[in-house]
Amino acid sequence: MLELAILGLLHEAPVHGYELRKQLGLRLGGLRRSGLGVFSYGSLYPALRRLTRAGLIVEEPEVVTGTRSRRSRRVYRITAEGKERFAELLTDSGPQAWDDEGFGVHLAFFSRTPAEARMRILEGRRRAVEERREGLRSTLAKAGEQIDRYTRELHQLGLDTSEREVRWLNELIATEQAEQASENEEGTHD
Amino acid sequence: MLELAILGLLHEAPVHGYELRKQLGLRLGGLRRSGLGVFSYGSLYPALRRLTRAGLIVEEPEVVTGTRSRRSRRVYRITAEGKERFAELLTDSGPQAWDDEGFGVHLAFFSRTPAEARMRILEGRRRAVEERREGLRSTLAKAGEQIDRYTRELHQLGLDTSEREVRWLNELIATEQAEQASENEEGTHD
DNA sequence: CGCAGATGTATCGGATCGATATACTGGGTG
DNA sequence: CACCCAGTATATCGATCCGATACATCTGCG
Repeated sequence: MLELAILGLLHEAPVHGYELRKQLGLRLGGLRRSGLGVFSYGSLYPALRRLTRAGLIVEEPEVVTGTRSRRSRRVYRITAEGKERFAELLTDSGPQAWDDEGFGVHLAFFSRTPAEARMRILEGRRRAVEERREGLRSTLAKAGEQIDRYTRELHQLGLDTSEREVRWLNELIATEQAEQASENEEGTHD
Repeated sequence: MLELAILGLLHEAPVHGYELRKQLGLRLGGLRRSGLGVFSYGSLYPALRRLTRAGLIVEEPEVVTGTRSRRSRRVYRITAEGKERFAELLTDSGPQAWDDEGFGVHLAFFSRTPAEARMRILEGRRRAVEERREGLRSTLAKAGEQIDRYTRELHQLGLDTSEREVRWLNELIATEQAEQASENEEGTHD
């Protein structure tokens, strides 16, 4: 997932690690995760090296314009291979695109994702959240009396959250469908 | 976190790995996590070995009553040291008790947690969620116009979710306070 | 009888986290 | 001016946890 996130951000402009992480925090903050919705440096720098080794990005010493010597930054830029890989990962709508983390990252680059892949990802996510919702619902229905009061409260919160997300997804999907329809018909009717 | 979860479940009764994981899924399903709110076997079995090495649990070959030879199960039982460690971990209200995962596990054993520690954990969690909420709120306020439509939608969902969880926590905290008050006064007033 | 599906234990590689270390810079305070 | 603190910046280490996979047993069904 970090791979997709990094390639996506570098696709817009070359930046250095610290700035990359700030952007990650800003754009991936939507779905819950511990501190922020951010990847730690302990993941980021090894990932940058992985991507460099794989030839998907290149590392360049910073070009210092005007102002004098800051601590030497390493600016990363995406390569042609990196752009190809990015396009591949974008349309990858497997299970990793449905979990909290993966879905959040994918959504962040939705405007550059083909409409057809967007649809697959949104529907996959919806199915996943619906499954979770049903699981919580049946636990509450079957074992609701016996289980601990606190656990029950937590399950109830999770159930409500799932229901809200399904509604949210339904709206997104409806919007997508409306847009696709209007594109296909291109002014055919009123 | 797995450590606390395992010790907590084994505190109730000795069970084998497979059953342990089912219980984990049942009781920890509240807060979001990929598939279910469950730890995988790839975490569970190594953790059991860790705990065994540390002397916090013991592994026993199953006592086969009546029915004949199933596949050999390994039943784990908590030791006196394990119970001590469990009590310690329960009242541990550091940052790991505020993130999604840690809070979920702690809440699952709240009925065996001292009232004072419960309060610290609930308030710590509230502070954490409030911070997240403020972060999302300010991002939407400051950069709301510029950022991608999909990202904005996701941030909005996250913001709503945070607000709901804060309200939910406020209710839990209010209930806790009411209970503590009635215990302290023990029938002093009407 | 065979075979699918639940039960059960286990390991491997890899991704990620949290803590920690190290530097450099700028601004504010005594 | 000397000092320190906070922000910027890169980097590594150990530990945890996940996903995939393997394999063996038991149950019920056609």
